Amino acid sequence: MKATKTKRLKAAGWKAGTVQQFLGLSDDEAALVELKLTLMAAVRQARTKRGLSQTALAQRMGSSQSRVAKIETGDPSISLDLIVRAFLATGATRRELGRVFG
Amino acid sequence: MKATKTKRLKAAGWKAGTVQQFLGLSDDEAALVELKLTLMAAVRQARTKRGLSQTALAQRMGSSQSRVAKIETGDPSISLDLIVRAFLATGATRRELGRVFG
DNA sequence: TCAGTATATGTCATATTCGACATAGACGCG
DNA sequence: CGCGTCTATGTCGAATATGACATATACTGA
Repeated sequence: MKATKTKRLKAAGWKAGTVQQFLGLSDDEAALVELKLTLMAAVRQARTKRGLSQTALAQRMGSSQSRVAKIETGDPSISLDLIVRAFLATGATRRELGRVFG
Repeated sequence: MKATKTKRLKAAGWKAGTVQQFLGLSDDEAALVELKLTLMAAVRQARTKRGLSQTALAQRMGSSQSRVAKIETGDPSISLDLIVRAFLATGATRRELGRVFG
């Protein structure tokens, strides 16, 4: 997935189909982007729910505050690996992860 | 996650706890590794179920046969992004993905 | 106002992951 | 046997993601 492509997703508000068409993403690419965005939002929710700061979460997962901020703002340079690591580091379980995915 | 760490997971057969202790993984790191391995196995299952060769799946997802082979053999150089892309490219739905995760 | 805290954004050198390719082994079929 | 197909493994240069750091903004409360 091209960084320049998903970058533009941040100028959001569009419907998924429209964005996909505009960016020329395949169905699966689009699905993955949506999945990541959903999970990114879930990280913020899980973090704030436990009263953690971005810095605190970053420490838990061995990363840095700026990375956590990028996760939560939907930066396209963030891997699914890192998003899932962040989600689990909030204390969320694998079962909760499955619920977000499904 | 270090490649050298998960590499050794391939000499498998151990219980999760033991491997984790041996490799010095945190709980979350270990959970992520297990998650990836689960999903990697699911890719093979989904692919063969549809009678696709590794080459055919690779074409569908714009990758190469060797990458698909690495996915299915649990190679640690494979990102979660790529695993999920492969899984969806088999024709599996996001819902099915959630079921594997949960 | 000022200090402290939280979050956003940009950059950098380094590390990781990528697709592609070569090649080897296994298997079945003629 | 020889040939085609499928899968495994290793390696490459290129592409991408990483943590760290600097810095900007905003919002507290003293």
